[in-house]
Amino acid sequence: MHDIKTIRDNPAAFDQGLSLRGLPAQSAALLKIDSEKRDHIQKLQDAQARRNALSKEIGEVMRAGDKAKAEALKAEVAGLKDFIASGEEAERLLTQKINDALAVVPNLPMEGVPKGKDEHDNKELHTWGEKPRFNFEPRQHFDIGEWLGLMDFETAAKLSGARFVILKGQLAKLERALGLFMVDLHTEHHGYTEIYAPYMLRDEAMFGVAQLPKFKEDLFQTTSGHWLIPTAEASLTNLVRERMLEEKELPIRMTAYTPCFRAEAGAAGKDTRGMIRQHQFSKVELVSITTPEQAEAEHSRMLACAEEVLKRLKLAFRTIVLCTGDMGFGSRKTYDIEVWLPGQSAYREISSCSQLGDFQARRMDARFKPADGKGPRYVHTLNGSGLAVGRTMVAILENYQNDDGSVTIPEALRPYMGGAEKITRA
RNA sequence: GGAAGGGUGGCCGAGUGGCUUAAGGCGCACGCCUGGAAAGCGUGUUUGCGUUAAUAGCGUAACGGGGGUUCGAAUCCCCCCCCUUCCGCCA
Repeated sequence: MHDIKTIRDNPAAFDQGLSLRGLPAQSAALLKIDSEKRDHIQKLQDAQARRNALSKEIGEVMRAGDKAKAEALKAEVAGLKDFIASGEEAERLLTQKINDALAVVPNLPMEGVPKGKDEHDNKELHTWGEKPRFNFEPRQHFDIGEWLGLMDFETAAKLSGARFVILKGQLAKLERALGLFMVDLHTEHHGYTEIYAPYMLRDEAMFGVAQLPKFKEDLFQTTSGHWLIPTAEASLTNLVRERMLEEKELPIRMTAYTPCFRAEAGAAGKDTRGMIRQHQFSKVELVSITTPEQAEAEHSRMLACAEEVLKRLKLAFRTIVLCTGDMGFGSRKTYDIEVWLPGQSAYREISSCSQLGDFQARRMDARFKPADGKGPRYVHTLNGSGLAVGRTMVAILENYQNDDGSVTIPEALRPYMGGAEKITRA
């Protein structure tokens, strides 16, 4: 959420930022409500000041026993009452109006983010690893998994419909092994603290991380009114909501291995086969809470932590920085890591690491006391996948497939797979 | 699901209609004291909004949220949200 004062101070910069995202200028409309509100507040406060003064006087006069004078003063205050009552109501409405308008405005891109319209304008930062070569036509993950007899979309459809999967035996174990491997890496080597947190959140928390009100249709809601998390970012980031942190506590680094639930409302027809796009999938998430000064360095660090997972699994990838037009709603700068999928002969997103500035912190009211003793400041929040477990499994199946249909287990995972070296047909 | 008790500055906690300008304590900051520290003593220490060059000053609001009573509400009344405890059910 934006600070209306920042917009007031520099409306041109605000509109410029929106245009980089391909959106029309909005400062004029917002500032119109803002100035209406401020004019209104001025009048209201004058009336309140007068009422307060008169009321105080009434108290004194009554103590002195001058009833007649007290009655005269009461009559005077009565004239202000209606104005104040309706004025308070109007102020509330105007505040709500401007907040509602601000709540659906996306974050603005950081300086230096490549300008562009859509994913074609994203910029590659670097690549890592060798794409594997095959002396046969590499198959896609769903063909491999189904042939192994360990991946079942048909039965999943009977239970739950499209975009669900059932994994069995070695593949079910691989899913769990990947989660453990990633969490262990981030906690033992990257300084993140493992967290277990709710998968169901209430409205306020979803608003805090900017999933609401705009992306309601991408979420699942329970009969209790809770929202199923589309990412552990939602739970982890909210751990600091409504808190006043000490500067020395920052940065806070958290990780969690959780299921994620997404309605995929806008993705009809996209990636309909296989495990790439599911209503339910697992992910190991990284979240950092920092000071504004720490955020940029933390972002690079987080990216490196996510990349390390792929390096240890020896999976080729490339890293790109998203252009202004392709970034998510709350992001000021986003790196995507795309893993090489031989079966598709394409790079596919496996992680997205974003810094959101104070965008979520404002919505959550998450602040810290600076060490220099000055007034509270909003924290900065960052999040990244480290990594999407389902898609990592896809990458392993496709990159480590053998001509006999089996799949070699990456060495780094073998300790988590009971020492097994291969996944073979059931 | 049933019953009861609660929600007050960073934290704990007092406060049933006007000297509450939210007591007191903790924590924190600075000073005194000390060889240095602790203890002790003293001073200071909420946030939002408006105005402003200003984190100065002034004004205003805020005691979970909203509405009501009143000249005046943390305090009285109504509705809602949330938390805790006990009982029931239960992995």
